[in-house]
Amino acid sequence: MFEKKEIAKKSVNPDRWYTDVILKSELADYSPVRGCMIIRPYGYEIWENIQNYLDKKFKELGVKNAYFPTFIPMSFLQREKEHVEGFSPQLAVVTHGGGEKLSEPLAVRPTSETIMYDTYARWIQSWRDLPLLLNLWNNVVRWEKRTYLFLRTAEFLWQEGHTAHATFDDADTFARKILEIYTVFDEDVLATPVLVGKKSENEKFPGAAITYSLEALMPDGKAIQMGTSHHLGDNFAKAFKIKYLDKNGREQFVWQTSWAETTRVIGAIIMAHGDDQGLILPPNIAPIQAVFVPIKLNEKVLNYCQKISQELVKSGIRVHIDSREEKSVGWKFHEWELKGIPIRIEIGEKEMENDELTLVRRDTGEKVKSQKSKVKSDTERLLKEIQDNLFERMKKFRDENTHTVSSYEEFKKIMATQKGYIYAFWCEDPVCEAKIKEETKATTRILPLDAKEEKGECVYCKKPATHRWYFAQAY
RNA sequence: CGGGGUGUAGCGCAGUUGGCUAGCGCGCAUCGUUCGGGACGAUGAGGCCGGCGGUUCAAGUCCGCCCACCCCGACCA
Repeated sequence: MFEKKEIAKKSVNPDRWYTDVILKSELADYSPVRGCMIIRPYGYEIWENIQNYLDKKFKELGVKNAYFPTFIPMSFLQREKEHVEGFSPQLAVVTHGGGEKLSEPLAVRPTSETIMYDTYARWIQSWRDLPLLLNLWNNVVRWEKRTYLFLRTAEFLWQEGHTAHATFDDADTFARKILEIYTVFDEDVLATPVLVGKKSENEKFPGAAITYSLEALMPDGKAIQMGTSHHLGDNFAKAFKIKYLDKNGREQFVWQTSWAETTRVIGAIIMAHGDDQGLILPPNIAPIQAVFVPIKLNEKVLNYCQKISQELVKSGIRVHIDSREEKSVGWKFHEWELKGIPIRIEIGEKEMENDELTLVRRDTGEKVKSQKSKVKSDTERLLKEIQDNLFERMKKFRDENTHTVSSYEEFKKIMATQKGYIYAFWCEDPVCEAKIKEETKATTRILPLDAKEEKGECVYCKKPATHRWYFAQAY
């Protein structure tokens, strides 16, 4: 592999690298509107792969897709107190339509709880109407002060699931099933290991009873929230009067969940796996898994490429043949490296003489000789190896950068230097959490789902604490 | 919203104490030669110098105001 002149070195300037690599690999572009981004076809294909995977999993749980309006009457957002407090600073509001001032301003949805639950109140009458399991694939707008491609933009794409259940436990079980889907998706598809657990009171979704979250540690030592699944309790049910008659004819409020994963995860995989040469896309999400670069562009070589690629396509591998005449071979190598294609297949006259091909791994740069007769199994094996390697190296990094600490001195020192996760006792008093954030930038990320009760003292105030929490600086 | 920076061709930039027809590299187009790690030559297209207003014989250049974007903080998926 050779140096890329047009992108900053990840090792030297990771922020600059991140922006460069997104623009140069044509995942996305800046837009004329401040804080909003254009997702280009190459980036959108990744999103489509994410959609295809998750949509199938949601449907297996009985979830149906629907669509609700972009515009939400302001009064709806005000019905749940914590919810409006959480979102009002970030709202984009439409005040005029058709040249006239609207009688009630309309918020551009920051999330759809309120407009959906107003409708749920009409749709849900009987225990027989439960559970109600809907998902939306849409866009939302949050007027962020400071934006960053994919990771934090004023408008972003996501899926938002919204369910209503008869009991607290049913809702909790469902929220955790979604959490399981997200965990498998993040780890097996995006090759990004996650910590899974509950959020603190402060970090909870506005209006939720419990927020479950998945957190991934990035190479710069900061954590990204990869997805959330909220148990909303009966907070919204009471605010929106979502009631049903149970089997005994008694009126009950429903119990609800909402859950989301966004285009932000694309930012996470860029940052997690890429290197100085550009993107490295996990094979399971890459729009192109193997790219053919014919060394000589004559008919014989192209036919050979065609024949082999057809065989790979038959077994479900996403391939592309780069037959452009105007670009040199070296130029193509650089471009496909920048774009993070997992495997490059080189075919020239040398290979053709012996019915061979050369497979080149993007993650290690290793060249692997293969035979025409074994290309399918070799490609499949390499794709799996690359997928596993990406996951393993992120996991190793995560483990090496998880620090179990008992003193606040140690805590501060780590946050001031290499960052990463800090695993420490916390008394669960929001005051300590706020102080720690102020002094170190670290916030609580999660309490692990399987956390055991222990005897300890809060890393900050020394008061008795029963659980260790994960802390990190958040994106 | 606070701090810093930048606006000149699609992109990256140069343009001196104001002075002639606004330049360079990359990219783009056409033709030819190349092609196992970012090829080369020839020709060519492409500009309201972010906007408005001043100063001046003369403004990309000086002054004022505005706008936009980027980077760093507080807020957030």
